[in-house]
Amino acid sequence: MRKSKQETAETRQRILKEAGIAFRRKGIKATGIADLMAAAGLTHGGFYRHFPSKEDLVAEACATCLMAPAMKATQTEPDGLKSMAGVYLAPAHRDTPDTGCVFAGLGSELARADDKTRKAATAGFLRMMEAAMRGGPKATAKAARERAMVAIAAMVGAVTLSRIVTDPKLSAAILASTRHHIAQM
Amino acid sequence: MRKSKQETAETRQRILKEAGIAFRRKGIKATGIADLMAAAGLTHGGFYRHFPSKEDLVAEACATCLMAPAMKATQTEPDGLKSMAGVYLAPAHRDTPDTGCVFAGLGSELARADDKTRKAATAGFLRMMEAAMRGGPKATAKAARERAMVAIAAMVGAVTLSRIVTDPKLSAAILASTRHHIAQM
DNA sequence: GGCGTTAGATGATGGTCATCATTTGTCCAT
DNA sequence: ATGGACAAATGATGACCATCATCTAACGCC
Repeated sequence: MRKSKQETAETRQRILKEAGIAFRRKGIKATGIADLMAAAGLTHGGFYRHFPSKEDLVAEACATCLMAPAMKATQTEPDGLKSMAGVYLAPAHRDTPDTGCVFAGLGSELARADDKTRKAATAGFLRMMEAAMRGGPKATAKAARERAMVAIAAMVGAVTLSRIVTDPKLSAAILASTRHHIAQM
Repeated sequence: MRKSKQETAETRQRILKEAGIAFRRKGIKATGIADLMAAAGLTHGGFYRHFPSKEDLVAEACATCLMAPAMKATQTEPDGLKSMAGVYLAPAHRDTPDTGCVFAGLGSELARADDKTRKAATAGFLRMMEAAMRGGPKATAKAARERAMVAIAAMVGAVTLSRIVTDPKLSAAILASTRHHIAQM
């Protein structure tokens, strides 16, 4: 039953990866330990060899899964924020919560999470801010910070709302309006 | 044990009210039927005389609890959106999720809810849009709609993020920046 | 090559959950 | 006033949950 050191490390990463997917797909509370161990190809028993508790896994998964594809897009184009918005506010992001941004996918659950998780999420938010602030129009540091902060809030809210709303046209309009508005900021 | 028609109706309203509070405070999944029946001064057994299932209660509670105090503020001042933003983006709203906006308090859980609930939430969103569009700067109908849509998305995202973040200064800055930005829209 | 360590499996624990069956006692139409 | 309707209480149901105890067999150091 025992695995080599390398395999153990790989298993840990696999649990982490599947946790990120499952949490974002079904919610943190709705995802059981057995569920995601099965997704990682294991049974529930081995979980506590890798993580002291579910809460710890949540915190670590949040710290790991924050670097969404939207972050990478900011490294190539001149204005970090605009290129981020292009990816973040796309229907493709709305329709794939399980690989998308944790703030849009787990926002209201994170607000109730324990301190460790919220600290990890805060660090992720600051990293997201930095990525959004790369390049962009000339402005004071304070103005650039505020621009990034407001735009990220708008993006998170827009994707969340676009997932709630049942009218497809309205859902698309929320994303498009927010994208156009950020382009003018 | 039986109650009069009027008392029965009052009981139903009480369950609905306590459900709205409990869901926003602890989350939908984390709130049990027994919890909120106790909050309404009853035991769990009587629940199914009033609602066919928990899901139906969620949908109805969403339809009822959407009219936040922020909606009322829009009826007195000239620009509906700006007065809404003043109330919505206040620290007081961030710190009282159980009476606050459902989109900020339950956003990511609503995105996974059944169709009936999401339809109710959509209707609430449209009502919120209408309230935000009262008054405001001269513009085409389309521009006014987009202004309201983007601002609401920003408000929902800002309050959600301000509740997640552990740094109090950062939390306040998210709210303040978003408020200032909407004031200039 | 042998043995202590340990990853992972099995199964149990005590808890919670939504939902339903049954009972109780009051309301309300007759 | 009387009997059926019915709101609410009690308690059971079966399903799930996080966590732990125990077992097992493979790893990796001596």
